[in-house]
Amino acid sequence: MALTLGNENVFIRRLARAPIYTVSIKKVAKIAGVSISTVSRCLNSPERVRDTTLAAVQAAIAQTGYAPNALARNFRRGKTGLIMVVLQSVGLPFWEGVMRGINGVAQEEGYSILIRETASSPPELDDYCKMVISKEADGVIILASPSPFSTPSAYATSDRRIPIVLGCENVTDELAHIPSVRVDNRRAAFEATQYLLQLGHERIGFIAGSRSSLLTRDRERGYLDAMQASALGQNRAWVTNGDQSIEGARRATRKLLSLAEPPTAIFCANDEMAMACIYELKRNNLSVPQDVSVVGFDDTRYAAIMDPPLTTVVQPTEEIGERTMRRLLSAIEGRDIGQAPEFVEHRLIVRESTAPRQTAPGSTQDVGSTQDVDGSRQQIA
Amino acid sequence: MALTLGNENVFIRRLARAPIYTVSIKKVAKIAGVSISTVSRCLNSPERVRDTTLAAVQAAIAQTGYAPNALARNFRRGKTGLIMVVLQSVGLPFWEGVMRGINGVAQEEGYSILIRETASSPPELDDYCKMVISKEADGVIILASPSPFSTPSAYATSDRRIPIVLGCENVTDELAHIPSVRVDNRRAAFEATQYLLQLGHERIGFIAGSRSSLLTRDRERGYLDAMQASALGQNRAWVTNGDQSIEGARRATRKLLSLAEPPTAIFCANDEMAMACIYELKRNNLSVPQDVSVVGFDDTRYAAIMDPPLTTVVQPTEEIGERTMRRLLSAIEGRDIGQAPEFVEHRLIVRESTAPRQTAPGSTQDVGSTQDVDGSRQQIA
DNA sequence: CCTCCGGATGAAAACGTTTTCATAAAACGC
DNA sequence: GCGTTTTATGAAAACGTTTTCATCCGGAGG
Repeated sequence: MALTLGNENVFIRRLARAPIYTVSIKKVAKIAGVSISTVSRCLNSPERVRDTTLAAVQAAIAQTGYAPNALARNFRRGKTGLIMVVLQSVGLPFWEGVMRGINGVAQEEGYSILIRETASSPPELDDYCKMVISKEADGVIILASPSPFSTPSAYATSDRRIPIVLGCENVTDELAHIPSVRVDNRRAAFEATQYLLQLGHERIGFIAGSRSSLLTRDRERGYLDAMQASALGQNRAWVTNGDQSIEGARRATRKLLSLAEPPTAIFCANDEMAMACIYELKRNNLSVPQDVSVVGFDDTRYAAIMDPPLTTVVQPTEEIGERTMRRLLSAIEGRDIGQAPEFVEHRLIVRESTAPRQTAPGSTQDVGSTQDVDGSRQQIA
Repeated sequence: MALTLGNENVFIRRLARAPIYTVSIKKVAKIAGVSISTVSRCLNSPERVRDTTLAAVQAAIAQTGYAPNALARNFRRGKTGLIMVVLQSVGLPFWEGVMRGINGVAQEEGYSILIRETASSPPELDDYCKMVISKEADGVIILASPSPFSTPSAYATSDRRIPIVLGCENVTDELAHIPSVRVDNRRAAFEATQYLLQLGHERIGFIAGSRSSLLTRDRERGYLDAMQASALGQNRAWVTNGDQSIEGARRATRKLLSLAEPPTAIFCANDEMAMACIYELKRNNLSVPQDVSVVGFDDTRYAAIMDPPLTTVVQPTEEIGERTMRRLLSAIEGRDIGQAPEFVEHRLIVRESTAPRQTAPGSTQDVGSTQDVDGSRQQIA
């Protein structure tokens, strides 16, 4: 044979590779002495097969090390078993809980998670719709925080029901009919601003997120609502664009500080920008919260160990993930999940980055005690 | 017909759903007046088809909105087009760059990324191997930082060559033969410790990561190497277990502070633990770096805006991701990629969390100027 | 004009499952 | 024991591609 002519290595490598990949249901059937239908049944509905044959088949499977070819199975079933999750970037702490929720349900229901990062490629909603149509995934969850889906998306707006759910996010107005699971960002921001007003602050700045994201725009609206409802009214100069980034938030903070009457409190549209804001305040020799109070949004894993620990709005991230996934699965199964957003509860968690406004603007050193005014230390320890 | 007996809604819903999912290559072929082989060729090797037919087929595709069924294609080709990436949890800032690198190459080469979080399920290397065998993915990248693959893994140790590459990570000794792409953690930790020694510190604590991860154990070894090489020698009491978590690092810091002679510098096995360490130091009314210097590892996105900005070891994360992915693709294509780790360069970036040791232990207030001693402000601004 | 060659195309097999349908065997009621 | 139902199994179709192989056609070379 030709093999004896070649060197031994080739022969050995051939042997080592081939058998693993060639073991199919056919070989198992032959060894067990049954038909392939029976083997298939043993795997998918073992209660419909006799005990003795089941044992024989299982023995054959063990002997051969057979593992069903998922490619063939999914092809036959017409399902990918994949959920595409679109997010801006793996590595943003906020999404940790949401992903845990999604993953938990996915695992339970036999789905795997496909990740697409919008940071690396411009996000077009239509692309994701096409991936469902071309059977690359069974459904889509969109978490991408800055999500400027530019085109109005032929698919999403048509009545071809592509299973899509937004987690936390709210895209543009035209796409508002896509179902979502999230907190009421506007009301949450309203309440956080109210809290600052209650502390006596009158000049309250706002660092907004991405212009293209309804999510942060809702938070901006909530802030404006609260200001409008107060005796102070809105002041456009106090609203700055933090661009959903560390650098942007630092610029925004500098801009607020350069005002003739700089704010004594700043509400940031997310924790990361709050972090950057505090950093910039300190660099300008201002103390938090003695000189300026800061409130964030999200309660990421670092909020509690910042200096000072951050007062922020908590979202039940894991619950959001779970409910988003369940809602998507409903859609995949063909049920009508409607268009209305599903709201989950938010909560303001008061830590040490906020304090009552200083009546005497100069005396910043003797108010360290206000840090404990809300007794929030217990929440951290 | 039965349809006229039912209500209209059923009828309409049927119509709205059916046409999208039933358009296959057959329909396109019929409309274009060619065979399905030709349609397939138009998609996969258009240069092998005549211009006129190509145009006809493309018209038919446009008309029907046909999208090739990826399930069928992958099945036929025997490739999933998926890379499974195993990480502890989405949301850990360090992995952001690595994932960007992986994603970039994946997109270039036509692969998608499947995520598996070990936080939600106990990680067993064998499970991932099986998923390759059962064609759920073409290869595996392991990033999971705490990766206690308990069983010695029948597959990975056998000569069945499952394409697996470790990014950054190094698993247990038995699995050391799995190829990896990473920095030389031991040497990096050695150098970071040396830097603290050069600053005059003599009592240098170390907060270790997860016991089960070679990655952080290597960093521990590097620290011990440096101490051993110095005149001071090793002191086991200065090595504490931070457990790769915020809570663990806080406990570890408290433990170090409770020593009769507490350290004047602490080297943490990653940035997150450094963050927690600094938080705990401040809570104990110690200043960083005046009372205690702190060094981290990873240079995550928050390292530069912490208070104080963190001195830490930078890894070229994106490069690691890219090279990990490329190496995996080589393995998938059947090439022999060997076992030796591929090393990338690290770098110590000095910010403001480190300062020369205080000669007079009491005077902590007048050394603020040391913050600027290394001129690192430029790196942040 | 015949032959040969190369390019374009079509027919059909193949990929590994699941699932339908038919059949054989067993169990059951009378 | 006979007809009827239930249960267990096998044969074969089907899923939508890609790919091999054969065929057809037109043109070049003799």
